Amino acid sequence: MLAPIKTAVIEKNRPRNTREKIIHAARRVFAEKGYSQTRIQDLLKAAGVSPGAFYNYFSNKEELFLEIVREAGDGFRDSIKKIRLSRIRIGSQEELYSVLTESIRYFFEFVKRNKAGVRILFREQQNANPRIRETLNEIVAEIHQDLKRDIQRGINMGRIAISDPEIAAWGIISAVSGVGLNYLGHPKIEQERLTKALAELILLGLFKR
Amino acid sequence: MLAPIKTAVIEKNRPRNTREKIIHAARRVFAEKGYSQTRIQDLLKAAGVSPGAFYNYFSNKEELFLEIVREAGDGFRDSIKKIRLSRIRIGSQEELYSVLTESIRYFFEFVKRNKAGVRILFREQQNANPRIRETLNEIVAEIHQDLKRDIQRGINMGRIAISDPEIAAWGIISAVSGVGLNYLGHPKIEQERLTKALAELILLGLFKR
Amino acid sequence: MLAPIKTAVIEKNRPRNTREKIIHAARRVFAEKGYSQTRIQDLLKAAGVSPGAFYNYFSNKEELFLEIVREAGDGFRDSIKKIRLSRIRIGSQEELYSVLTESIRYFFEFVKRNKAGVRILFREQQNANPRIRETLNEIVAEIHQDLKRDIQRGINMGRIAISDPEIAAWGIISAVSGVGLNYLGHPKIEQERLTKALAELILLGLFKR
Amino acid sequence: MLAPIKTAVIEKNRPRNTREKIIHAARRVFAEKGYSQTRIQDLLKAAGVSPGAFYNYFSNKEELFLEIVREAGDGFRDSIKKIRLSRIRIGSQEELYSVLTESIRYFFEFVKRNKAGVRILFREQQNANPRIRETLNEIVAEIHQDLKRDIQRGINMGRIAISDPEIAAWGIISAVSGVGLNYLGHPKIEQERLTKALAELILLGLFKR
DNA sequence: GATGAATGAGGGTTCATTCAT
DNA sequence: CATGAATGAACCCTCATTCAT
Repeated sequence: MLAPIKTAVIEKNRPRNTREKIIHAARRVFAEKGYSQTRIQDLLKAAGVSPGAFYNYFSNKEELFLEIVREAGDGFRDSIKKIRLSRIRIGSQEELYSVLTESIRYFFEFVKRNKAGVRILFREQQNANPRIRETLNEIVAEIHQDLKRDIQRGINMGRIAISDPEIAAWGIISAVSGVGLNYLGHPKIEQERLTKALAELILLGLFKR
Repeated sequence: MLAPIKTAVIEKNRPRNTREKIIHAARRVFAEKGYSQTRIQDLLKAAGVSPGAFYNYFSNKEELFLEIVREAGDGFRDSIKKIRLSRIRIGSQEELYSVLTESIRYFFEFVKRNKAGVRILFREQQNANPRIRETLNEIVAEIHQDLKRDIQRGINMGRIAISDPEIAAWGIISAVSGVGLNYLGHPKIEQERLTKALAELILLGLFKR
Repeated sequence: MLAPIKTAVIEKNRPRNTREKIIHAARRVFAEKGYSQTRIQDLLKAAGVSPGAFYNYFSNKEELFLEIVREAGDGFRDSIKKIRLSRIRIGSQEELYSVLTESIRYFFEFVKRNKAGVRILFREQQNANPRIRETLNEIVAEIHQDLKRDIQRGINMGRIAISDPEIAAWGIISAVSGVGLNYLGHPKIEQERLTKALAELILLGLFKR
Repeated sequence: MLAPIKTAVIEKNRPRNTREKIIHAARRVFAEKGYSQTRIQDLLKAAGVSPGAFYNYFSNKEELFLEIVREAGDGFRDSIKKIRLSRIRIGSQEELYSVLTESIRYFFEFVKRNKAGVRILFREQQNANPRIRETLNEIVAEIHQDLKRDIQRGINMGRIAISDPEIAAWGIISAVSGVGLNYLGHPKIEQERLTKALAELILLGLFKR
């Protein structure tokens, strides 16, 4: 297995100033309750901040949310990109396997640290607010494009045999994010188990060979 | 390929009475806007019904929502069950393939007809309201259990080679619902294409054999 | 002296429905406190109405205010117009005097009944809200134009000797509205006294002849 | 025409210290927006001063406003008084005319330089804040008394023929302030024209003699 | 049963004022 | 003295729910 790579992490440090306190708390609360169920009051309480202070930094709930979403999206893509860039030359089937496993592992690592952001990214796409929906869709679409291109490359190199990269990429993203959001944090299920199980499913499928 | 099976359909007929008018409209509106973004007023308008009439049938928004959710969940499970019951004896690899394809196909059929319900089922799990969350989780957990058992059975029969049915089942559900919600209704992408692509991914994985 | 003329009266009857209750109360409160000092809460309390009821009829404070302003302006102009139309042919100096006296008298009558509206009309022109300012200015400008034309006509007929109708008209309007707003309702000063004194000042000036 | 008289001017010099900076800016902003539409923040910005600094000099918005109002009132009365004192002996009709013209001229001069203060003085009388209203009313009442006394004196000297000095004085003040606030600053209308037109109206009235 | 005007708790936001630096 | 981030009471407005008709 190749050497681990540091994933981008969104603000893992303790928040220093009011702005960071708000963002930090908001990430958690938005992830827990969803955008529209979250009252500004909840954010204020979670951040230990007064209404006035809040409005010094954000003109409203939407703006704060979009900021968090963009950060999460950027962090996410950065993580994935780093992995891709370093492992992009795949010589053998074993290496492909290792790269995918590594990617999933890193993704889960990212999810674990930024569960809030990921949850927002993949669960709020139904949001009625058009600006929010657009932003989320753009971000997820970029991630999808990245994966689709990688699959295409694998096909060109004779390592991947899938016939519809567009759909497959979406299926993989759905599976990985779905499993990540559902099981990470689960007390009895280890991250490594998730990684292995998903890599197996995605690479080999259900069929016995 | 085996003969098609009628999927359960949630109230496809035109609503007859006030109660049905409300449920019918609510399904659509909830699916569009999500639970908390939907104002009762929106439902009333969509259903062409007065507030007073609404409260003759439902004691509040939550109750209506849960009713819709349960219906959708039941319809969903019924569909899946019918498929399983009829195809449960799998003699060969080809039959396994055909059953999965058929299942996905039916699932998509179901999604197409009840997109609202499915969207509610898989997108509102983050909902802050505990009763709603519980109900949704129960329903989805049942679906997950069903699929997990089927995979287990396939393993016992020597047809499936997956090592972690729990996670795999969740991955498959995430992939299928994610693709369904994202692509169904998409003008340029045909349902059959989705079905084939997902069946391929789930059964064979990415790896070239 | 000519026969009296009915002046237009804005809603002198008791308010029948919620909408009228709000307008009725708002006229009073706005006149007392001015636009921006009036909190919606004040209006609600004065009208004995809940916030929800208010917003059934007006989308916000501004809309209600503009409605009241327009009504007051229209009523005002109507009053003045009726007087002018009926007395427009002036044969002698005495008749001019009687017409002016009559006009002022009717104006005061109008002010007495619609003090709120008149106060709004002449005191809120400084309002920072551009829509409100525009509307008020338009209304007052119309009134000014009417008076200016009348003076011009008097000059043409050889009865009036003023050299600058534009400024004079504005001076007269200011004097009459100023006196009206300041003294009407004053316990010790009778309306007729105001009328006489102003007619004297405006027609004859201070100078002894 | 008699020699011109220096009118009292409220702080025409550039503000030197923080306190003056605030007052200077506040005069302008209050005049533009009115008392209650003016946010302290507006004043701070206009004065280029921090909230803390503001509260070093004024305990709240009201106090600052009253200070400005009193200054404006004093300056105003001083101006008028000087005129009266120097021209108080009126020998002939021509002199009366010249004195009134001169007074109006000086008044307009004063308004031009202290439009803010005058506007505040005559437009904020509706203010809901009782202390403010009282103060304003007192100041304007003094001005009114002064003028009333002058008219009385003219009557006693056989130069003025008005029968109700109380009302007439108020009418004149309303006319002059109304015209001043409306036309001063108007690009196309010259101050001298206003002065002449108003003097004519007030002294001679509309009637042709 | 159906209507829709009315209710009012509670949400988002503003802004006069404070206070640590 | 000056700064400006922070406070929080109080505002405007929404919307789930009620109830007289």
